Amino acid sequence: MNIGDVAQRSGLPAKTIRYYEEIGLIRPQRGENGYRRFREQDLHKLAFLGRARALGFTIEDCRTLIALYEDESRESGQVKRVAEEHLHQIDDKIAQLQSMRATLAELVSCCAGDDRPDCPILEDLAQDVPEEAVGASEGVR
Amino acid sequence: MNIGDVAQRSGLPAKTIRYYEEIGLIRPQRGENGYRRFREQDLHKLAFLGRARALGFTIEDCRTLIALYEDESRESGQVKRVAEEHLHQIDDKIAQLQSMRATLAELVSCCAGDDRPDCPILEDLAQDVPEEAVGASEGVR
DNA sequence: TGTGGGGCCTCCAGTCACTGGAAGGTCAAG
DNA sequence: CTTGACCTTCCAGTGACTGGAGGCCCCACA
Repeated sequence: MNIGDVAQRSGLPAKTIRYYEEIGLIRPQRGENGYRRFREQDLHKLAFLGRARALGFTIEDCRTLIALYEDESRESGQVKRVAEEHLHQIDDKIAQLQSMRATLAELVSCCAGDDRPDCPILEDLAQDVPEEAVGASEGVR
Repeated sequence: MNIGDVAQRSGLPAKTIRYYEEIGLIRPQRGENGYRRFREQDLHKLAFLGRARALGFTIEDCRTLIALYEDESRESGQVKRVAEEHLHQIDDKIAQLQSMRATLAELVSCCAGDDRPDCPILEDLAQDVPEEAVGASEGVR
């Protein structure tokens, strides 16, 4: 199979597949013409990667997961630990977004949204910083 | 005020403040020694930026919001539109993360997490792609 | 046998919003 | 006069791609 075929069948863009080779996630063979030649097992791995990425695992997680997948003597506890760690990060992210969402929704609901200049959204953003809050805004990304 | 003072009082790292100058969000004056000299209005603007960024607005949104803030003849509808657009993007993001979370939590709960190699998480990731689903995985980032 | 078009190759640059670090100038206290 | 904190610029790296230029390769059709 050429890259176009695996792109089609895995759902990943050809560019992404080349990138995965570049960072050592896959090692397709090469034909005499220099074209990448993919076997079924390469496709399988790409599909694995596509699903792991769709679940939000980082590339480094994917590397770990594939290594575990190929390791017959793995312990499922290792896999579970990676997944749980990721789950916690997702939970943190959701919590952070929900907090933003709450504030933002409140502001939006207070804004008339008409042709007058008065706007509670801008007023909120322009508040003075309370003096004692200095240096207290860590951990926001 | 020097950059260290505004960093302290705005809660933004000095590096970030220099970056904001570089991309034209702020224009502090300069002293004879080459140091940036910040006035209260610069600090105010940085605090505005810090809060807008904490709500997840992009830098480009911030540019727009500051321009609107400084425009006496703005219409609050313009501000509201920017905020609503952003709110929708947050909602999309939350929905996407919750969907990932659901799948992942299910997989984690199915995994024994012991010293045996059998692992439903890996099994799920390694599933074959159904033939008819080819090309149907758009919109996942 | 030539030609056209699509697929493939590599390499480079850009994304977003910073962040880290090196090399060096400035300032105030002791 | 030295020390150390603070400031400066410039360059490179982050994550995970994505876009584009410039150029080969291959196959079908005339």
